[in-house]
Amino acid sequence: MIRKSPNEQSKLFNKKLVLQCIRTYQPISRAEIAGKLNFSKPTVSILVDELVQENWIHERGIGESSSQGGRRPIQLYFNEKAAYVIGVDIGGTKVKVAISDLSGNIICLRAFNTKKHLEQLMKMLYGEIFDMMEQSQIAEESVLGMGVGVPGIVETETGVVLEAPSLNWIRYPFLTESERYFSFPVYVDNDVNVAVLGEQWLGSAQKKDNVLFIAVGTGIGSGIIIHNQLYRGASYAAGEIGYLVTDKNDMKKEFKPIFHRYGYLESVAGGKAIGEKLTMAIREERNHPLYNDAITSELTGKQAFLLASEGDKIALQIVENALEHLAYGIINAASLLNPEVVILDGGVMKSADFILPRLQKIVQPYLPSSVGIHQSELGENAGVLGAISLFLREYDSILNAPNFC
Amino acid sequence: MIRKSPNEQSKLFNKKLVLQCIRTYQPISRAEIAGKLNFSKPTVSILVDELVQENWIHERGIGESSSQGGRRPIQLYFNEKAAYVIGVDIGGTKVKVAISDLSGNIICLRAFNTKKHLEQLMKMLYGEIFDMMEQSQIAEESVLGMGVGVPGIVETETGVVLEAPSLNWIRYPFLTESERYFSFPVYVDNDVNVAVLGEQWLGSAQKKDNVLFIAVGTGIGSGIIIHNQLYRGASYAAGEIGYLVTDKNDMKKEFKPIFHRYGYLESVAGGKAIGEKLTMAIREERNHPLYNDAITSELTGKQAFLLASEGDKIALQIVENALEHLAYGIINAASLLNPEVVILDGGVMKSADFILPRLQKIVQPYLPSSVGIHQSELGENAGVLGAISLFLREYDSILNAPNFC
DNA sequence: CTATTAGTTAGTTAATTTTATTAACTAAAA
DNA sequence: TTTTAGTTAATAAAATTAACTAACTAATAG
Repeated sequence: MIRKSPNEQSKLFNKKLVLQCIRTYQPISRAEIAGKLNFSKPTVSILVDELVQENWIHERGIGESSSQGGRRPIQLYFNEKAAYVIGVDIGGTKVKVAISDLSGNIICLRAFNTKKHLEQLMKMLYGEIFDMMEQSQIAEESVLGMGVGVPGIVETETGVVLEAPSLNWIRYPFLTESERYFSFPVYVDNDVNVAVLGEQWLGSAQKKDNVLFIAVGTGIGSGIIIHNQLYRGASYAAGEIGYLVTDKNDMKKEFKPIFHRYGYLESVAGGKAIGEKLTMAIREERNHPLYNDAITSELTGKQAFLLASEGDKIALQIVENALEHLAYGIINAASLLNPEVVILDGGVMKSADFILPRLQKIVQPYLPSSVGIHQSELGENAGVLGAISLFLREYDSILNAPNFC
Repeated sequence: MIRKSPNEQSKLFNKKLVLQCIRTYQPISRAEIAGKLNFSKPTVSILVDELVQENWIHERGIGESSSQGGRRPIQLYFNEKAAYVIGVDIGGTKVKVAISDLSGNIICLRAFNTKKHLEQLMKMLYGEIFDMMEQSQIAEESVLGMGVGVPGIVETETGVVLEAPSLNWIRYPFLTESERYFSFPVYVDNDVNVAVLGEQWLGSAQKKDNVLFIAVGTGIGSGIIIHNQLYRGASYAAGEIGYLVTDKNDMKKEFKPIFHRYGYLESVAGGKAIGEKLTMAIREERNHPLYNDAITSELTGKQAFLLASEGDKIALQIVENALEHLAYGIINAASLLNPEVVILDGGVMKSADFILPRLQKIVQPYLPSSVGIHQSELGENAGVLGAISLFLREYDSILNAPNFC
């Protein structure tokens, strides 16, 4: 007769705790784990032995005994090569794909053009990924799954992308589509949410339970971690910091709220808006060195910040106005959320040296001194690493994987 | 939470689940519980029998069998009179104390003047509570504990009130003091946090996991529930909606941020500010019916809204400006937090019929249609009920109580 | 300086306790 | 007779305690 254990999840739960403990405190001994988790020594021994059997951890070497003597401890290490995870960062211009080990070390990285393969995106993704796996000699069985960041609103429970303007997706059933190609589990979320998870895993927000991540790109978006959990909002609309109103009178004059998916703050401080304003301004200045560029095409937010930091007066004025709005946006958001850190990221942050001090000067008097404002640390690979982090989070524990040894 | 299978915690955990199940779905049978919780029938029977023994639940009557026959189920009911909880709402003018059963039915209610007993507040509280217990014939053993709401910043882990201007408390060790008088556990928190818990328990936010509660009184404060958990912030400063900046230019002209514990939004839309503005305005209008009152003393925010709803032009102008700021404050907060409901409360909400439609008109175009804006439902007893809810939450489960039967 | 011994810590083994399960029952209805 | 509610008895699994072995330090006697 098959009998269910008296609490199926219970042992697995404790095993996960032991693994988590080894992962964070490695190298660590069985005795130390027992102390930290308040488990008995035999329990730890059994769980550790199973974890070793399953190849999630390794015994390697022995530590020093304390000054008072005693048997020397056996060092346990997490086996970061026990399995691999795939991270995908779908952007408006390019799609980045990475395979990493369980510690976020990137094994293989590729990118392809979004627009060129938009019609066959999932197929292209499939091809690239299996090519990468072959190239890196990673077997399909050792791939736990995949995390994906998408520039739009994602219904995470169903994996449907409700809206992603830059990809022309409306109600695109990402998960259903991906299941036609991939046998491993896949998780999708908004790109900013993915980014803040990445920052908390490997970047500026490590060990922080309450994080506000602001991305200033074309528009302005934010990702919120509260109580160590991603907060997506009641209808996937939390963190719409681009919708903040920092000057209601100016807003009533200049802004039409009928625009869907475009808020006031982005209309005055978003990269696109800054670029447009700069373009317009320079078109009226025949002597400006960029006059011709401005006539032929639009200038970008990035260029505006670059010019400003070089001392260009027109750019400086536009940029400082935008920064002031952004600063009050941060003040508003931080007043409500009281995070431990505010992390800034996005295209315009290339000029962080110019931006951060100016923001800080305005923001500082209004916030508790404990709130730090920092730049994103992950840089280029933030997107894919965040996607990998999303997978690891949602998957809850690598221990859910079928044993593969 | 650590669950070790064959030790105390695991069984207790399951027992709590069963009790919770009965509490929410009563009347309910053993068989139904087994189905809902995916427990075996014997397990449920054992846990239920223990709960009956311990007097937390009752067997009462038998239900109907299904149309296909079968033995009729024994109905189980939660015993809301199994224990009692004390709620205390400390306000600037009066302290309200209530004893309620486990369902929030108030058994006994009293109030006393805050200022008069401020020096001996804890002693006074002690006297009143034990008098109430005697009067209601409630034994000390059946009192689980006490929840307290305080108008100030509270370090909830230690129970120290960091700052409560209206009580002249600075770093007042509430919990340490209370332990000198009360043998049962006590939990303290900020009054707005307490209020939102109350609303979620018995008011407008029942069954909502993400709630924004805004109290417009002298100042403006808010309480935030996210993922069904109170969010206090990294340094107990979350929800400072009174600090929002809704008009940065006006702010730079009119407002000095050096003021501690007083924000821009309260300075333009708080009850005190509205009262002051109205007073000033009427002092310049010799013919106004309230001219003499305004000369001799300050008018209040409540009065301003009353006058405005009666059509007084001066009041109307002041109040509508304030409401506009408040509306943009709500827009900002809701854009970031994307709550399921926004609940408004506080002194000025006496004129809710006047206020709500006006707010809604401004706010609606900017928020997802799913976000409802409602008035607080608990009214007079919101404070004490919230405090009781705080206790029941923090205490996690009434099952932690020592058995008393 | 070496050998012995006492004390300390790491980890294992064996017996036991607790919990929840399955299988098989009784009870009571259509 | 069939169906559902609830109980009883036997059993499996997880984690415990107690007692062990293993391996070390440090003190001390010779």
